Amino acid sequence: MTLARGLGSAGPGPRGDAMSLSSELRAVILGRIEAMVAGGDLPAGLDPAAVTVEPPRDAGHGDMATNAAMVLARPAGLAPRALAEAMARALAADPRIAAAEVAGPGFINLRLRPWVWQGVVGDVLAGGRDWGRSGLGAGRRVNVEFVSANPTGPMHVGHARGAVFGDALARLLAFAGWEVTREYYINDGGAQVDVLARSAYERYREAHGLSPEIAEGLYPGDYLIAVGEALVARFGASLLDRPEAEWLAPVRATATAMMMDQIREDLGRLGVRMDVFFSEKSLYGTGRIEAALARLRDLGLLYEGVLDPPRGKTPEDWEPREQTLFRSTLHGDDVDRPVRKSDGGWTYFAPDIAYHFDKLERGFDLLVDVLGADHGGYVRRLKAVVAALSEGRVALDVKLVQLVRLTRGGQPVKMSKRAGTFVTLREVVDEVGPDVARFVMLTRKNDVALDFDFDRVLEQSKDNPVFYVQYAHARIASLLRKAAEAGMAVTDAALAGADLALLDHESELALARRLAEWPRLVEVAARAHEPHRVAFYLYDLASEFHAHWTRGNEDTRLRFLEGGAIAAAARIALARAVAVVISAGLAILGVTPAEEMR
RNA sequence: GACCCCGUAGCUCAGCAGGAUAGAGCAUCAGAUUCCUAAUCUGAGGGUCGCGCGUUCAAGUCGCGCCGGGGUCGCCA
Repeated sequence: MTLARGLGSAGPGPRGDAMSLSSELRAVILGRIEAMVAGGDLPAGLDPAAVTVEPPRDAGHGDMATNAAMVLARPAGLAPRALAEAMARALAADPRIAAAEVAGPGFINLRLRPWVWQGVVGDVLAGGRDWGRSGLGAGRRVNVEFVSANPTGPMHVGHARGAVFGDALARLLAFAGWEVTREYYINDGGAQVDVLARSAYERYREAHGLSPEIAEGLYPGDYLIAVGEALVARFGASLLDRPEAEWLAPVRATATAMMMDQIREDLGRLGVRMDVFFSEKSLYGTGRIEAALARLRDLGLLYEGVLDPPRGKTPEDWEPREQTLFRSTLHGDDVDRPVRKSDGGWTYFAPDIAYHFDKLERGFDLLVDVLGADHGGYVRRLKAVVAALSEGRVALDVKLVQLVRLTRGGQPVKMSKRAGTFVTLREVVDEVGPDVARFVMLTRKNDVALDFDFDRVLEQSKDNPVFYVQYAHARIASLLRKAAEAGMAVTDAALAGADLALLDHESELALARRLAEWPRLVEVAARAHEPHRVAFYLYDLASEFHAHWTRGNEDTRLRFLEGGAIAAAARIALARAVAVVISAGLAILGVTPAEEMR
């Protein structure tokens, strides 16, 4: 087969980069513009930044559309349609372009030759799961901080969503060329781990046969019984009847370590692995908070002052107080923020400043914090910290993750308050499995609430996007098994050698066009920090495939295994390409592709 | 009172650096199976994109102001 590698004419880059068709055509268009400038048909100095090339919403408008003439017409002092006509004539000379037509207010609609789409199939088979990797990140370093659940108990479903989102975002950014560090901030330095220690101490007493006194404010959860037993195993009776000052630190250390072990294990079951666990405690008594604040002071952003009371609803016990304040208002915050409590201790915000300072010192080019939506009020001040300490060089993107509403058969799942626990992450993963849990949690944008129905997510029907996408992949796997049984060579290398020009049916080309969207989708999703886009794309791709499959019922030409070995090889190559992209997409979501449905 | 998020078909939600006649699933109705998995597919009906101004050649998308829902609001993390 002498099919030109349409998209891959430049070949996959050293890191497997495959330029998206859109950006390749955009380059062609910019080239034409330059040529027109050189030829005096356009004035120099035009800014092409706003020129886009994208598949039109309406397929009837062609394969690709560009707004180039419309955005350049005014600065060039030309009529949009006239400019579009001239550009269309120039573009029609490109070998990939079958037709360039002007439409509407000045769009140029491009129709591409079939071999471009057929070439995509070959490119996918050559690139494998790396096809669609982007150089967008250009090797820059991004830190994605997520989960960061307090080590005071088991993780619940809300944490699961943050974990899945953060992990998928990390995978997406890596696929888009970023060097990614996944990080978990352990809140082990504040009062809440002291509460954990006191709660665990009661369980320790209980393990010695004494009756525990779970006072108001302590954690009542049964999960601390095991911690009590572990404390006995480790310290025997040596901590009994001793003052808190003696046992607090060792009990706290044991309890938090055990909680973190559990958290790590739960994350592991979800398929989430962290690169760094950063201890808040490590910031105290080490001069690191002081260093970060000193930096702020050097920048003139720290001062002693008195805040105005919150307007509207003034707390009863509010009284003016001089505090150490961070002038966050200079970096977009509404009010300046205190870093020291009236008792002289640090506010929660102080270690956060030090923590983000530490991230900056580690040289990241971009920071992402994934937080629960209830932390929305902290976004401004965190951004202010990063803007101030990096002096505007590093951006912080805060992704807020909304809550998960658990239901079963449409009825809300009751939380077990008596045991002091919510529905845990582990319970969810044990019941539905990591793949289902992950996929479902990525079928919504991060900032909208998610309904998670235990019955629905396990349903094997098209109502369930997890199943629907998996089924498409499994159908293709089944196809390849059958082809292999029939003696066909079904390795990607063998399939890439098929005569792809035989894929000339509109239904086949439509599938290939959908595949061609993948590299661009990766970039769009990565740029927006929105992994859910991948899930929606996979659904669309699966839908296209299922539709194509069913067309084979009426049109036998479309059946993958019929029509002779040569034609079958081309069609199986197409199917395999679909499977490759599905599995690449699922890999970003952290979901294992299914080889068969059961 | 201030700030953040949300408001798109009866329901649940997409809508990609603003782009052409706003999409999908569910639900409703009508169809497709001697044939690679019908666990699927095809078609129909269904919309003042919460409301109003503004910016733009072009606004669901950007800005401002309202309305409705949720969240947060100095010494808790």
